[in-house]
Amino acid sequence: MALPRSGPVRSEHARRAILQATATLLAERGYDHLTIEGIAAAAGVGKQTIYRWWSSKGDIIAECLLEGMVVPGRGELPDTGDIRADLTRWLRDLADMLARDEGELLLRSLIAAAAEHVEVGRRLRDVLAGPESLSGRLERATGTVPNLPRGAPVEEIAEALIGALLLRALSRSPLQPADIDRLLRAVLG
Amino acid sequence: MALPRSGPVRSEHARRAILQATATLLAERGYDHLTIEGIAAAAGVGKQTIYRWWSSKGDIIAECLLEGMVVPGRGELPDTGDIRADLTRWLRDLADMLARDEGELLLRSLIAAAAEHVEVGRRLRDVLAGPESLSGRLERATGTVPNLPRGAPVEEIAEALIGALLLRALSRSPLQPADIDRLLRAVLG
Amino acid sequence: MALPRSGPVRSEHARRAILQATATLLAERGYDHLTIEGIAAAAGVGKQTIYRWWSSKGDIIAECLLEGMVVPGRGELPDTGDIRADLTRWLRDLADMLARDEGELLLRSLIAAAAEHVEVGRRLRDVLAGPESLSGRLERATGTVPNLPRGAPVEEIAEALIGALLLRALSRSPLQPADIDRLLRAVLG
Amino acid sequence: MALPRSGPVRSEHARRAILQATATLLAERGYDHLTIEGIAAAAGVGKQTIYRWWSSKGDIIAECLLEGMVVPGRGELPDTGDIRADLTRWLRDLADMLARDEGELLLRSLIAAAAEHVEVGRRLRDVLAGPESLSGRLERATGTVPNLPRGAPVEEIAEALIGALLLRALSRSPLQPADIDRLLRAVLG
DNA sequence: TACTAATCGAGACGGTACGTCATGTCTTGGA
DNA sequence: TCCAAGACATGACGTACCGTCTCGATTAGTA
Repeated sequence: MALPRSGPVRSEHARRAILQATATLLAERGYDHLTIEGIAAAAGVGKQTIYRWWSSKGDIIAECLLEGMVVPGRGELPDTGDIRADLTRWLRDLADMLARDEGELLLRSLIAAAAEHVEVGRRLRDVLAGPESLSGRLERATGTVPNLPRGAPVEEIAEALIGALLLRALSRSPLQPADIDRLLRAVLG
Repeated sequence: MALPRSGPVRSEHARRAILQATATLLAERGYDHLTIEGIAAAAGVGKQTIYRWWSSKGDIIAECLLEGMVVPGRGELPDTGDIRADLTRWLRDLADMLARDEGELLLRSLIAAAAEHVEVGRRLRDVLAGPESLSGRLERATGTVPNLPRGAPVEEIAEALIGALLLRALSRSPLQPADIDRLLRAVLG
Repeated sequence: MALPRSGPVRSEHARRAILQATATLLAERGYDHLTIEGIAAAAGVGKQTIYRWWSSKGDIIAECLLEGMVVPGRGELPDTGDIRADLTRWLRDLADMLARDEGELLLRSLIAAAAEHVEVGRRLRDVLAGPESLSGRLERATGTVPNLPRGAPVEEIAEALIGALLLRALSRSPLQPADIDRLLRAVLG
Repeated sequence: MALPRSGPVRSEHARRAILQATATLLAERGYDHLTIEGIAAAAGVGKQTIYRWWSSKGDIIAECLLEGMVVPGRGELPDTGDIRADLTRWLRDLADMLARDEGELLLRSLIAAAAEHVEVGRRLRDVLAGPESLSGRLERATGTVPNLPRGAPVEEIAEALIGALLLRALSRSPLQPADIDRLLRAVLG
C-alpha cells in the first residue's frame, strides 16, 4: 500500500491523518491543549495543508463530528419497543463511557469547542439529540406509552435529557443509575 | 490570642478591579479572547498581582461567579405561587437576555470556562440550577400542582431545564416562547 | 528593489537588521539597557527570530564584532615606518573617538559584554590587540628601532597598551596626549 | 551575643550582612546574576533597608571595594628591594588566584560592575593600580634599577600591567609564568 | 513614663523584560 | 497543483526583579 506524498489533487491520506490526529489529541489532551502545530506534527503533515482546507480548530472538529470520529456512542440507541427501558440502558452506557478513560474530558472538550465554534455546536446537538438519534427514537415511540402521546414535544425532551447530561459533565457530577431514573421520571413522568 | 501577621496587606482595590475587568471582558470579547494581560491592562494592575492570588483565568471567573458579577439573572426567579407561570416568565426573561446584546456570548463564554475549569463548572450549575435558585423554587412548589408531587426529582428537573438552555446556546438556536412552552410541557407534563 | 520576506531559508535581511540594531542600541543606550525586545523592535523582527539563531545578547554582539559593525577604528593603524609616531597618532585618534559622542559608552558596553560572554571577550581582544591589528603592526616593526628588537614580546606589549586603554575607560580618566606619550614611554622605553 | 533587631539608629549588623552577602554572591554567581532581592534574602534583610542606604548594586559593590571585602590580594605586594622579582611573585600569585576557584569570575564581575558604575571603576583602578598599591611600589623603586629611572611614568606602567591582566581575564587566556616574564620585559625593558 | 520618630523584616504593588509557545502567512523544493 | 518542512512577525504565556510603598514591631532620645 503506497503512501501518497503529493501531487495536484487533494491527498485523502493527509485528510484522514489530520482528522484522526485531531480526534485522538482532543480525547487525550483536551480542547485547550489542542494546537494546530500539534495536529500537524501528529498527523505528519505540514501546517499549510491544514490551513488550506480548514479555517480553524473548530472547523476540523466539526468535520470529525460529521465523520463520527469522536462520539463513539452514535446510533447505538436500542429500540426494543420499551422506550423507558431503552433510554435507561442508553443513558447508563453513556454514563459508563463518561466515567471511564477520557470520556468526560472528551465530552467537555467538545462542549468547549462548541462554545467557540458555531458549526461544532450545531453538529454536537444533532449527533446527540437530533432526529437521527435521540429525538427520532422518541418520535417513533410516541403513542406507545401514556406519558409520550402523539404530538409530544420530542425535540425538547431530547434536549432536556442531553442538556442535563452536559450540565453534569460541566459540574463534574457523574450521573449515577438512580440519577438516571429520576431524570427519566422528570421528563417522561 | 491573635497571631500577628506582618507585612502589607492585600489590596482590595486591585482585587475588585481585576474581577470587574474580567467580568467585563468576558462579556465583551468572549472566553477565548480573554487574556491575563488584557485583564491586567484593563484593571490597571501588574500581571504578577493576578498570578499572586489566582492560578488561572478559570480561577478568576469562578470568583466572579461567587461574587455574582457575571450572571445578571441571579435570584430574580419570581414566586407568585403559580410555578408554571413563574417558570415561563423566568425562562422568557432569560431567553430575552440571551437574545440581546452579548448575552449569548457571555453564556457560551461561561460554558467554555466551565468546560476547562472544575470550580467554574460547579458554581455555574449552583448559580443557575442550584438549591438557592431554580431547584429550591421547585422544591417549595412540590405538592401545589398535580405534575409536581412531593418527592418529585426537583434537582433533575432543574438540570433538565437549564441543560436544555445551555444546549440551545451551544447550537445557536435561541429559545422561542413556543419552545419554552414545549420545554415546560416536557418536564412538567 | 524587492524586499525579501520569509521562507524555509534563513532571512539575510532579518539577520542584518538585527546586527545593525544591536550595534546602534549598544552605542546609544549601553549594554545594561540593551534588551532583546528592544533589538527586536528596532529591527522590526520577532523575538523568536532572534532566539532561533542566537542564544544571548552576548552572542549577537560577538557576531557584530566579527562583522566589524561596532569598532570603527579597525584596521586604521597607520604604517609610515616610524612605529612610535604611528602608535601616537593611532592612540590619539582612539582617545579622541572615546572622548567624543558615545565612544566611551560603547567601549564600556563592549567591556561589560566581554565580562559576561566568552566569545565577545576573545573577539574584542583580537580586534583591538590581535595579530591582524596592533600586535601584527608591532611584529612588523621589530628590528627597526632599538627598543623593539627582534623577538620582542609584541603580544604582551599590545595587551599592555590596550589594557591601559580599557582601564582608563573603566576609571573614566580619558587618556590625554601627555598620558599617551608616557604610556608609550612605559612600553617602548 | 545579642542580635540587634531594629530601632531609630542604623543597624551596623544589617550593613555588614548586606556587604558580606554582596561580596559572596558576586564571587559565586557573577555580576549579571546578582540581584537586590538575592542580596536581601541572603543577608536576611528587607529590600527597603538596602534602598535606604544605597542607590544601586554598583553602589554596594563600590563600598565592598572600599572595605576590602572582594579583592583579597590587596596590599600583599612584597618589597624585597628587587622590584622585578617582587612584581614577578605578585603577578604569579594573582594569576594563581584567578586560575583557582571563582577568581576569574570575580574579576570579570568587578569589571562588569565597573563598566556600568563610575565609582566602582575608580575604586577598582585605585585598589589594583593605585598609589597605595602598585604605582606606589613602583614609585619607591625608581632609581634602583636602570630601566626604572627617577621620573619614570609609574602610573602608566602600573596601568599597563593591570590593564594587561584585565584584558587576559576578558579574553579568558590566563597569564602563564612565561607570559608574566614577557609582560614585565615589555614594560620594564 | 510615655511619646515620637527613625529603622527593621516582610512583602504587595505597578511595571519591564525574560525566554517559550502557538498563531496564521509565506516560500522553498520535490512529486 | 499539492505536499512536508519550516522561517517569519505577532502576541500571550508565566516568571524574575525592579524600585516604591505600606504594615506592625522595635527601640533611642525627648517630653
